[in-house]
Amino acid sequence: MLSYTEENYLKALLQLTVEKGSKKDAGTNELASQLNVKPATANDMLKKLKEKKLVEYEKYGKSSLTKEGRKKGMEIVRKHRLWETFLFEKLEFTWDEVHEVAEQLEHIQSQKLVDKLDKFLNYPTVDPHGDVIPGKNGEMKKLSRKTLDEEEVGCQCIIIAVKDNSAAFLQYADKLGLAINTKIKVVSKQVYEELIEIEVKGKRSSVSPKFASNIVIVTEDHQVKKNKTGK
Amino acid sequence: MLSYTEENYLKALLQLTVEKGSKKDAGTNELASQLNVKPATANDMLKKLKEKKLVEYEKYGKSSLTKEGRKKGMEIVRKHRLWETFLFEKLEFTWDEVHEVAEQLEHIQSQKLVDKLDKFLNYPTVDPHGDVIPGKNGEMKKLSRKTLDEEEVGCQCIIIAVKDNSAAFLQYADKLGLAINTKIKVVSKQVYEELIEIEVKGKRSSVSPKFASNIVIVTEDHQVKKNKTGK
DNA sequence: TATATAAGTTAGACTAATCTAACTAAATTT
DNA sequence: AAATTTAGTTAGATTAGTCTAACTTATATA
Repeated sequence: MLSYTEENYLKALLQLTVEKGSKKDAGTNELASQLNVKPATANDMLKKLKEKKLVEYEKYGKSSLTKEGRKKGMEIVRKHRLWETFLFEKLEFTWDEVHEVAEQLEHIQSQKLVDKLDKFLNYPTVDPHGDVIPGKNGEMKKLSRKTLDEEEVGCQCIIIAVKDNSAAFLQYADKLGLAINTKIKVVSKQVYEELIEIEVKGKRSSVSPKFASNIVIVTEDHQVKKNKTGK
Repeated sequence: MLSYTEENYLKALLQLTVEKGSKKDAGTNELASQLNVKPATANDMLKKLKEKKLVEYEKYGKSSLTKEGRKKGMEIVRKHRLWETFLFEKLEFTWDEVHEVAEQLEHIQSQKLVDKLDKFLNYPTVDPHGDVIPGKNGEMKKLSRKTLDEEEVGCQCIIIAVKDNSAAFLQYADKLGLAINTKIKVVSKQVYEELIEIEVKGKRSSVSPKFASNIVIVTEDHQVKKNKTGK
């Protein structure tokens, strides 16, 4: 069983490496500042986690997670994002409030709780910040974030945020059935009129590229169990 | 801010004193065994909590909570029972599974989370074990637990458990609209026929004393905001 | 390439929560 | 009332996670 603190180190290391695409290892100072501790402290923990075979680390070198460490880290990220989704969708927290509380909730130890929560939330694939929620087995789908106007014809995507918060925009979006976590299919793009035809919950509409550029989406490259309309 | 451990000591002390009616102070050994620590450990903590003015304690004497300590303890019990209710009603945990997870969840620090959770659960007054959930201000209503056949005519009560788990019983209970947390009003008792007339969600039915004796209830001596039928 | 700077490590100290073992005080029994 | 048992305390040690200050290694630059 990992301690609260060990879990935080694994998560931080995950965020500094695999999650941020390019890099795949992190320095001691970098890790320390991510966690708001002194380098000496991080150094001690790296040795400890190396001992536990969760981290690859050699004296004076960079560190990275082992397969096992990455799996453990992913589990924590999964819990974090499921809780964020819960707070946002069910308890009416705002986007900026969820993170702090999820930081605590992610450390609750109970496999059953995670599974039940996942089910209760209807197996979400992205959290309220639009970040992908890792699956049960710890793998994380890479969804590329873009705006609706950039989406290819024929693709299915999920709306994760909006850029325009004006009443006019939001009311129109609502009229089209658009909300966080709504599934959208791009049916066609009319080149002449520059309109994008979309399908939302079986209903077709056409929107302008300007409107579409205010809708942040992720392309689904996997099946979402069931659709969920936020609130 | 109290540590996880300090919170547990306050809760334990609360359970050993005010909650258990009669007694109002607890010995060091008693407290230690409640928390599964050695008396020496409990002794250290008592000194510390005395320092913080949360506990009344004199060398070689019994301990009890100060007003402030009791309030803090109640807050933890409140959180514990709200989480139990959440796990049971929303996540389909069974009664025996909720406690362990709630032991962890009760320590999450966020006033907003508690308030929102309370609202989400529709301001419940009893948890799945039939224990009263303390209110926001830390006071706890004393509800007397009895079975439905013992309830007075005209009284409103909430069903908190059933003694008979046979399919026949449960199906009949379901037919009458009875479930955990359902509100029941005892309309009349027919002395001759020995039938008890009840009202559940506006619907009247008559049940036998034998049936009623399998329904564990608490009498409401306060207003419940809105009725909730479990799941 | 010699040196200055940045990055990383080590040693020693601190705090919170725990333990064991030895002690003291209070309560009970004969 | 003396002796025994139970309850409670103290002292000293341990572990996890943290710190500061001094040291070492690696990297960049002049």
